[in-house]
Amino acid sequence: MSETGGAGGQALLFLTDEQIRKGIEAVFFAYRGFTADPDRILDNYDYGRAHHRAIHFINRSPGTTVNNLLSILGVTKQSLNRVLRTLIEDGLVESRVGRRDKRERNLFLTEAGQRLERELSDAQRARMRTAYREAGPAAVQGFREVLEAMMDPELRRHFNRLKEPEP
Amino acid sequence: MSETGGAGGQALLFLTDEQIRKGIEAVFFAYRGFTADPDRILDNYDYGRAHHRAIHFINRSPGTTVNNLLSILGVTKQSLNRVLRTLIEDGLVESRVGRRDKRERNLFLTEAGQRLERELSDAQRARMRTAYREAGPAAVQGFREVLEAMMDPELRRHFNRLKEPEP
DNA sequence: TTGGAATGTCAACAAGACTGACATAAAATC
DNA sequence: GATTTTATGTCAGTCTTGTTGACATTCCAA
Repeated sequence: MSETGGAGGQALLFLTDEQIRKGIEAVFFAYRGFTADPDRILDNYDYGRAHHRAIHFINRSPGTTVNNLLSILGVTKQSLNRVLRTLIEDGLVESRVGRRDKRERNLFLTEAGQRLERELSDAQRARMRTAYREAGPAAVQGFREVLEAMMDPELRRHFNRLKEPEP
Repeated sequence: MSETGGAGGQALLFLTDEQIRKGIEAVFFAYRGFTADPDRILDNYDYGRAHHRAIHFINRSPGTTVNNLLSILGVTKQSLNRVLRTLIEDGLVESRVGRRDKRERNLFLTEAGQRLERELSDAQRARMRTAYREAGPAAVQGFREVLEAMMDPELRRHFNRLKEPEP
């Protein structure tokens, strides 16, 4: 599987193992920056990244069910439930019993929830916007293409489903 | 800070809030793919991502000190120490007293440590290589530029210091 | 109508992060 | 030479966020 040494396969016509290793480190360091600003904000509210993720995707798909959120976030329902409980108790998320199927819960952000979502995503977007501006439009296009190719197929499905906001 | 609505500032000549939001989701989903393969391998050894990170950077800078590793990984020494202790006990990492400064510990991967590093990075590189091939060389270049722009300055320093392997 | 499947909740536990306090050895400084 | 600073390691306790197991409710189909 590894392609050390000189010749190498046709797979790596344009990138050596060493260059890919640097790419891996870049992802690691960049992800730290990616989460740094929201993390600082969340500290003030005694929330963590798990809360941020829930808030983000509820905002993105208002009325989504717990099950749908689970498959997007890739955690157990028990883990998500703990996070949702605190968000509901704190009045940031509203959980309504499903109309068609009463087993389901439809999740919405309250006014307060939307405010926190705003604060978090403003900070995160500011960093991304700066990075995008530094790198330029062509780089951003390539960035998005590589990211999409890195995803597991199932997560790419979720990603593409979120691509166009619901009507 | 947020740039909703029509006009917007000159900052977003080429990207709307909505497009940046999608970029944020792309990073989230891609990072899951990025860690998925090593995570599966680590399960077999009862290790976690923390062990992977330590192994990666010790391999990258053989003889590095605990302090240097701390500033790269951005965790507390107690947290790193727990990980290092198990790796040393299990014979994957060797800790030698510093020659010039005997307070320091120089860290190295043993044969076994190098084998696990190989296994982990082979899997992770395979995914990156596939993604790079799908996206193409131009996209990869853009990918790297955006990632670097996303980093905190201090981490970017670490990143660039790692760029060229030591002589 | 009854039993299985789907959905969500509660309880207990584990990994891995954190802080704080403290110990030791070596280097640096006065 | 004595004192302070630095590098590392350790113990104890807490927090977040993941896990599994048990259970309640609801729906649906045999």
